[in-house]
Amino acid sequence: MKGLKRTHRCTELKVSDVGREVVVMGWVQRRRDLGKLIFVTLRDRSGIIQVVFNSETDPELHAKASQVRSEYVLAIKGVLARRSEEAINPNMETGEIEIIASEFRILNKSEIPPFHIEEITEANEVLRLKHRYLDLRRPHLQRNLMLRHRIAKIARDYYDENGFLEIETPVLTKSTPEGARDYLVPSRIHPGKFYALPQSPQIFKQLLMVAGFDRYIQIVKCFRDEDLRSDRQPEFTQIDLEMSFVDIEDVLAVNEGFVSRLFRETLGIDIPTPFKRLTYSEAMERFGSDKPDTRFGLELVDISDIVSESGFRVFKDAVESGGSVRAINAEGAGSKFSRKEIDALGEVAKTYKAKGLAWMAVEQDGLRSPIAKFMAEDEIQSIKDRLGAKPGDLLLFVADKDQVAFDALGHLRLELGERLGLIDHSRFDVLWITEFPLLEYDQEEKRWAARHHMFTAPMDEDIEYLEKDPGRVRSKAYDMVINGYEVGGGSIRILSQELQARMFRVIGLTDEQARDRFGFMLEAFRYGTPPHGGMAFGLDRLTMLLAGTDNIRDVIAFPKVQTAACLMSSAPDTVEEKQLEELHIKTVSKESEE
RNA sequence: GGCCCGGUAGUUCAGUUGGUUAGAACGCUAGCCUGUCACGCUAGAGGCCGAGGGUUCGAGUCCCUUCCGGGUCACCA
Repeated sequence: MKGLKRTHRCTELKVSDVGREVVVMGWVQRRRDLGKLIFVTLRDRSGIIQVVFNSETDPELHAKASQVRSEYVLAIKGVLARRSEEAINPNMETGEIEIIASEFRILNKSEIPPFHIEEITEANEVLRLKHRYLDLRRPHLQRNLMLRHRIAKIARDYYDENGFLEIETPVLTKSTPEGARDYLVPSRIHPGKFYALPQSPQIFKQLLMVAGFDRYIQIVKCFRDEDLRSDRQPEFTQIDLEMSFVDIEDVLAVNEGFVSRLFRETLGIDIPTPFKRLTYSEAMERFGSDKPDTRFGLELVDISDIVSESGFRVFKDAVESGGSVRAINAEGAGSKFSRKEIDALGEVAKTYKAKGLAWMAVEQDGLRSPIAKFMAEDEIQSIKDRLGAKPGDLLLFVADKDQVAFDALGHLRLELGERLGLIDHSRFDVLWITEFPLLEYDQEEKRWAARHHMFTAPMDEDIEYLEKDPGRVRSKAYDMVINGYEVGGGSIRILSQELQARMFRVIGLTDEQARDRFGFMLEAFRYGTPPHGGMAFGLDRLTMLLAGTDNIRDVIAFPKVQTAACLMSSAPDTVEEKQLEELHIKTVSKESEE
């Protein structure tokens, strides 16, 4: 640093430090050259402060300062001064003070950056991702990553105080069936064999319970080779934990403690415990989603019984074939939305497999609706009564299989909540979803599959239906949902080997396959396994919510784009032929594959 | 794999029914400027219109293909 030692970060300097000689180091945010007077705003991770160079008091220094450009790295020594009354900048944290430079060094120069480093940037995200190290200089991202650090720190502290031990699990591990697509790593020593990167440390953390560690936590990278979304990256971080000698209530309680502390210590928001709870079926019935945003109403209403004999065949047929007719009252939207806008809502519904969207706009004297002419007067009245319809309201209907009706109306509800401005974005609604179905039917594979994972315990009272009626079995699984995002989930695990074997059979896993894939786990469970369960939080999503952003890339230092590529490093990329040989791998070009 | 949106100076964008030499703002360079803080004023440099092909006398503009990016559905226990 050419003889200078930093004394403060930029915004650590306060009015009370006026008169002191200080040294700050950082990047040039802006240079304002007024001729004989130059102002430089210097930026470090804490923020910015103004430095003054005056040609009258020090012509040589002033001349040197005129050479300075944006993003140059400077060390500045000077006396902290109070600005005169007129010169105070109320929009700046350090707006009442400035440094009168007496000495400075250009520690490093900078080329002209491809985009300007500022709080709100207009630069295209591709460009910013290519130069992520520059984008990360922006206060917005600096704050997010500092927040992420705080969250991780609070997690470690909190769980440590509650008797959890941080234990690392392998990254090079074994591929297991079900779940997401694995990232595979070829073995050099074992030709033709592969490690898998963990989708989560599930099996290992359960084995740590067998080993007697009692309470485990790890902040750990997980990998899933599936397509990306604005809240999904192929490598992401979990706050992963597991506990022995517990039932659902114990797990929920300890994690409520964590989350409420998190909100208190990061945002100063009090989230009262215990958290609200909804069962899966209630969440679906009322919100059409297993991760409902409960910050606003527009709840779904079942009108199947009213329309089971309807003259409108679409409704009648849906009910007759075992589905349902469900509706939302978009209050006030009838007078706000044009025909075109209502049709656009229909397109939204179709995205989620609904065949169409029926609607009624309630008016002062009657209805505007393409379906009303098929329906009886009292039928319409019953529907209006049940939905509490008033003039100006828009009633939207989906008639289909339950799952489709839930899905379409659930998403429509979110769309409407946003469009009608019903969502209070300053609010945080935290809740648990419980009693998930244990299994779901996989249409492609034509078999039942574990909804959470295959070590999740069924609810005791439903075990008897495991073979008879798999879809009916509820599980001891739970998700934590905040503002419509699934931020975490977990379950109590199967303890009995006999039950585990039944579970494998139901999902179509032969004894041999089970032994081959997790023989080591099944063997371990024979040597005295404590009852246990746990959960995992998505650290990225938690950070996203607390940071108030809706894109996961804003809280990851070096994220990947939708094609799972890193625009900065150009990963993934080809490798040397020699590397492939060592790994016993031949690549096949796309053309010869077809 | 499907659907939708986008790609024009360094950046953000405009560019008419296809018509001469593709514009603006910011940034950049130079000069002037002692209280700026998105400083101001003056002048200047800066373009393979993502790539390839086609239609046309003529393409940034129309057509086809392709590449790159974003969103979304399938997918993600």
